[in-house]
Amino acid sequence: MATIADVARLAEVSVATVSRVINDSSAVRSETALRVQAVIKQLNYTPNLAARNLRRNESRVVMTLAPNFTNPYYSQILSGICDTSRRLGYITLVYNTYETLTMKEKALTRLIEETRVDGTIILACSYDDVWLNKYKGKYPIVQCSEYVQDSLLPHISVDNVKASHEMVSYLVSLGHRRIGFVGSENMFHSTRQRLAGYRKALEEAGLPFRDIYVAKGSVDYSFQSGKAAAAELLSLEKRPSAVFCVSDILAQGVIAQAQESGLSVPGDLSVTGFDDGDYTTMFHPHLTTVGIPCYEMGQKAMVMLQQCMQKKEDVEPGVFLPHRFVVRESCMEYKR
Amino acid sequence: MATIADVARLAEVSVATVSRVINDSSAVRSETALRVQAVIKQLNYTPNLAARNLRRNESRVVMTLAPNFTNPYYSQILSGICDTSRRLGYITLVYNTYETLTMKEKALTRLIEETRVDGTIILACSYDDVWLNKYKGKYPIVQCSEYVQDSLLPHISVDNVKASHEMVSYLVSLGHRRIGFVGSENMFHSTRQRLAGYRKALEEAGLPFRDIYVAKGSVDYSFQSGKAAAAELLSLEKRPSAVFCVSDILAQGVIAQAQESGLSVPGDLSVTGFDDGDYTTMFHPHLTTVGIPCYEMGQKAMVMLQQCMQKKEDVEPGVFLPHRFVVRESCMEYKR
DNA sequence: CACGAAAATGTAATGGATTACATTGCTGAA
DNA sequence: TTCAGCAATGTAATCCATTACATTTTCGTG
Repeated sequence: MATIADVARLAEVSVATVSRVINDSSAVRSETALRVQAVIKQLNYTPNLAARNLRRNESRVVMTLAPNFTNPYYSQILSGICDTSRRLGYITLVYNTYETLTMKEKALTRLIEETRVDGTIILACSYDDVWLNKYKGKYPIVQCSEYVQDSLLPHISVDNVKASHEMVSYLVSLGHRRIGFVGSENMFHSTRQRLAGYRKALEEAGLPFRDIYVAKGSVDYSFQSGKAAAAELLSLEKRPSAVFCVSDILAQGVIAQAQESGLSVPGDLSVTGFDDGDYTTMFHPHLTTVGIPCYEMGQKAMVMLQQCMQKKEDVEPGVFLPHRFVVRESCMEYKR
Repeated sequence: MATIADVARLAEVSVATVSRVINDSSAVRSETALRVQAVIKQLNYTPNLAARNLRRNESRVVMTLAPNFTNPYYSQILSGICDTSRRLGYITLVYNTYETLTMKEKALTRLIEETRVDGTIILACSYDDVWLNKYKGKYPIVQCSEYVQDSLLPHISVDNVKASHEMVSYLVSLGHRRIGFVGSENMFHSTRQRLAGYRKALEEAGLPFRDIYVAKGSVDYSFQSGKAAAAELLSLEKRPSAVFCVSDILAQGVIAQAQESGLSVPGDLSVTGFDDGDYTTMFHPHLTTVGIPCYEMGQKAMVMLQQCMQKKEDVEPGVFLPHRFVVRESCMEYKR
């Protein structure tokens, strides 16, 4: 494997000149530069990254903390991050946090220091991980999809309040008066905001907000949790005629449970999801849902991280991408 | 950030001794070692990876080439790889090959040389990428899930012939005589082997192998491809009473198409899948399928790669993990 | 033609860990 | 007491690219 010294020798210049050609190429006579480039090609030379990183004091590695990246929601985001990081010349280390929703401060610190990564994208911090704010101005961190309360760090997401408000208002417009909420007993900002949007839509419609219609007893966004939540809501004396779920998979669970209870969706129960993953149109009823631009969020998060790493002053602190409102088959007008 | 020199100074030893403590720790008096370790902890010292890698002439980075890791099949494998690589002290660079099934020799070479990764795991080479064999003994490569024909390199997979033979024999045992095959017009070894297993099972049962029952017009493993294949098979004059699919998603597509054509599954058509992803039990009928230990394949692939990188002589060339035969609801006895 | 400024290029220090080789210190046998 | 032999530790070269600073070359102008 050729080194910069080999190139210098063969091109009859100094290593400094070769380095200049590789990098800025300022102050090198074009004739010389051409000669050096020819030798580089001839020897098939590639700079040794370890040496470069050592000298430049950077790693060109960024870390992404994702819980369970088997979940299509996260893998879409990851896809956007990985593609973009490669394009920008970074290696992405994907670290599985295993649904550990509440990040541990020490674990993160150790991880960052051990691997000496140049920056970190966090996909699933809990809204009360406010200690993350201490990294402001000290270490590049971007929060993607979730972010902590009163975040001082850059974050990218969608307007969850608006999206859920829109969806619940849609259910209201179909005549539904008893609308259930299926969420998750976790510390995600998004869930709380979706609950807020739900609440706001009810208020605007002059409908009462009732705790019994809110099912959030589950800890994850799983199919089973959706089923359990549905079982709870459907056993109520006055069961909801529509259910707003904070994820597609939860919605699928709700539908499955409803069907097992002999109810038809959307005939007897309208159900809405959130995310718009691939499988939403794989089974009937096709899910009415909120489309989240996961891949694009990942892309943008990586671009923002790069800006942070380059200490650009103009990093937008909070970016919100537009969601899509996707009406399909899982909702129907309320028939009394 | 503390360096080895800082530690040496504070512990009143030489850098060599500190290095020895960090690494082998042989030939260091336990008393000295303890003192050094105390200083390391005190300064919160972590070795600079760039410097270490430069000196050791390794990167401690491994690359994984995956097509579309949004696909749960691949993301499960990736999960196993990433977790294991971290445990073994490697960083995993995930490179999205975007369904580029036929790998390009030059692209891979460039990728390896550019990033100087210590080893590479390939998830989806095509069976005729035999040029990969030239890396034997020269560069650590492990093929996971797919592998090239007559591979000379380590690979890990399941016994696809056996698995599909088992599944098709099961359909035969249910009385089915016309069994369709839904595959994919790609260059994957696994697909070809599953076709071989299908064929073998038919032969054993004394049933004819007929081209018209083989639908593999699609290029990917998508839901839409499954639907298209089903449309083709179901329009036959003597349509199959059972369909064996080489992936769960294809099977879901077949079921969807059958239902749209007014057929009930499994009442009018038995359908089987392959992989056993999470969603197989999310909708009725729950899919009868072959369970593939994706996560475990990923784990094992990484372990094998490490052995290659350490130039262990005893790397098993081919490893086959056991599959699971999972009977659920999507098949039924043939009623004439 | 000579001079000075600017452009081009070279020299050598630097980053931090590893390790071959050198040195010191100690134990025990002669 | 002396010295071989080994354990413990130190010194300095090394990995390779970057870059501050030094030096040389080039070129326009007086």
